[in-house]
Amino acid sequence: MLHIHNTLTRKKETFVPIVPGKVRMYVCGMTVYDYCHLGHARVMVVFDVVARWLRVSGFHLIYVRNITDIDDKIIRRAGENGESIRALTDRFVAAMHEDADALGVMRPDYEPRATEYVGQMQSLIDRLHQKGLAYVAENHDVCYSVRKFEGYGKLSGKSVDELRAGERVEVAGEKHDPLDFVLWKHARVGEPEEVKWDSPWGVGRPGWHIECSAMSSDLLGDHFDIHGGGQDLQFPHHENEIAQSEGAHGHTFVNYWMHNGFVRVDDEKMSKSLGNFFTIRDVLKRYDAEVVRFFILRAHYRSPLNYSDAHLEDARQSLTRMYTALRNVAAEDVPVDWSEAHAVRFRAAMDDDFNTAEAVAVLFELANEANRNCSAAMAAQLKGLGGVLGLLGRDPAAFLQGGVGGESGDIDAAVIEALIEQRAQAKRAKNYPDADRIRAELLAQGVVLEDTPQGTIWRRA
RNA sequence: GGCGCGAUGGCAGAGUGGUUAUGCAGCGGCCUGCAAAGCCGUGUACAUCGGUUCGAUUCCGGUUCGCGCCUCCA
Repeated sequence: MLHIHNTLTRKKETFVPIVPGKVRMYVCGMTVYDYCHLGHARVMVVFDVVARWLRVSGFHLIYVRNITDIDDKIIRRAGENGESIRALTDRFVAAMHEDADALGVMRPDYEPRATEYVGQMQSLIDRLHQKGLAYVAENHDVCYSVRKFEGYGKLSGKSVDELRAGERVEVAGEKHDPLDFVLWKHARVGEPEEVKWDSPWGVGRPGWHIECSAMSSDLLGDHFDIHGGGQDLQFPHHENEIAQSEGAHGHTFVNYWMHNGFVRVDDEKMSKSLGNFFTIRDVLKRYDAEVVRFFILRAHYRSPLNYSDAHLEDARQSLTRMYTALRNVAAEDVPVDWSEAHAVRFRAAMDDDFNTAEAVAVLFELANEANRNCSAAMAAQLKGLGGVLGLLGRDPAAFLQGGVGGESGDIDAAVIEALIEQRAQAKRAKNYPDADRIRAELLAQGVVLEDTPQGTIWRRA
């Protein structure tokens, strides 16, 4: 029985889908004006695993992850670059896909782009307007009247009055209340034609929050099961989505809200504004993508995750242990045996709010079992369960000998093989000083040799 | 200021009212020409002060420290 920590109640709840056997999930994706950083990697990987687990658990899942391709920063960046919005966003959508693919993130079923849903957004805004929840401000922006929506703040645990008390942002005077947010932004002077749409309230473009309400209801309906995203979206973005969707439709929007923790650097949130972010592609120059994925998955999704070279290195060593087990013991080519003890524990861990840290621990125990008894069955379980997390899918030798970054990655495999042969000759001649010298030379270049009954094998340190 | 989260062994990181997390690193042993890999063994870890309890790292309260949201942000 799957349990999910629901941000709405701050408790773990038994997961019961609205329609038996079916799950509809929406995750807030990227605003595409720059390369994705590790924080984005975490959202993609975490919800990729959520999606995989739901499917493994037998649910028919529809997974939507949106793309925000219209927003202030996009407009500004396109202007700076002297390129069109579309050219800019297309470029970064492609880059995002490259990064996601590298990390083993499966494509969601739908990746709607905001600009393709402006019509639906307008209908929704119109509906809110009709219901008296939205108003046209002096400056012709259409705003949501937060105080008219009962229950505003239920997701973030804030009350409207507390928010007001803590108000420390100067607000455009056009809003009736500082908390109100923009649904439709009238066109500003100097904005390119590309960001202008006709609407009943004049030429303009949608506010940020409305896109998710519009796209989710269009693709998943007015009421669906899971809505996810990074912790920083809890307020105001998701709070506003609730106000929009429940305000417009008059019933519950989402049953389970999930928020993943931040990636940190030196115990501070990694973010664009702090400038302390590492892009996925930069990290992938130095670390294998699977190591990065493993690094993300070895912690629980709601915990903070500290990024550092030392931690990535630690993750690399750990993953090496599992691949070494799979190299030592060839896995049987069979599907996961879910009745086997480790698989039972793996399932229990994953059913407990996607506890991948615990699930990974089970993987290590399987590695130990496989090694100890030279058990092809245990190796198969290891490979199979690893696969559920999107790990351990490669040929072990490819992982162990793959030279991603590192100080050493350059020495050619053919050169290594040649030196190994030289050393083998020295060994046959009992010329151990020479054999050891060759081994030391290779080690200095980051190559570790292992003598086995079947001959000498190598891996990158 | 308001609201919320957290504090676990050298590092990372789960979890539990009383019994081994797990991984990396370290140490000892087996194996090995020597290594490596693997296996076996090994560490009086649960911020602090009180309370509840037969018993608390685990529950409750205070304190300290850290972090996050309240503004664009995954």
